[in-house]
Amino acid sequence: MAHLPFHDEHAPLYSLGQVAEMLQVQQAYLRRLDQHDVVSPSRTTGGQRRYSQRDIMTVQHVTRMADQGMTLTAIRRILELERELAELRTELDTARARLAELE
DNA sequence: ATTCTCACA
DNA sequence: TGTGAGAA
Repeated sequence: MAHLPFHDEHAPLYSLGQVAEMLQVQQAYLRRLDQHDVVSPSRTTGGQRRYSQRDIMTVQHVTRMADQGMTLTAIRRILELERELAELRTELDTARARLAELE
């Protein structure tokens, strides 16, 4: 079931203005997230930001945390830890799968 | 018409 | 955090 190339969540599609519009946030805010390495979208050859659907989900997540009063540096750390947690969970799953084969 | 960076309040 | 100037 890989009808992929049409909605690839990592495809850099949306401009800064489009994302700001659909998320109802300021363009300057998105640029700051990039500055602080919280959400860093890819760039076109001309240097313009292009957000993927994934990037946009992350921005929403970040915005929820920021609304709760967290600083951008704190949020950057949290995202880092969340990625690490996700990675460890998949490793745990494969480890469990191997154990199951031994039974 | 849009987006970029940078500087300032 | 938001705004505006000036370049691209």
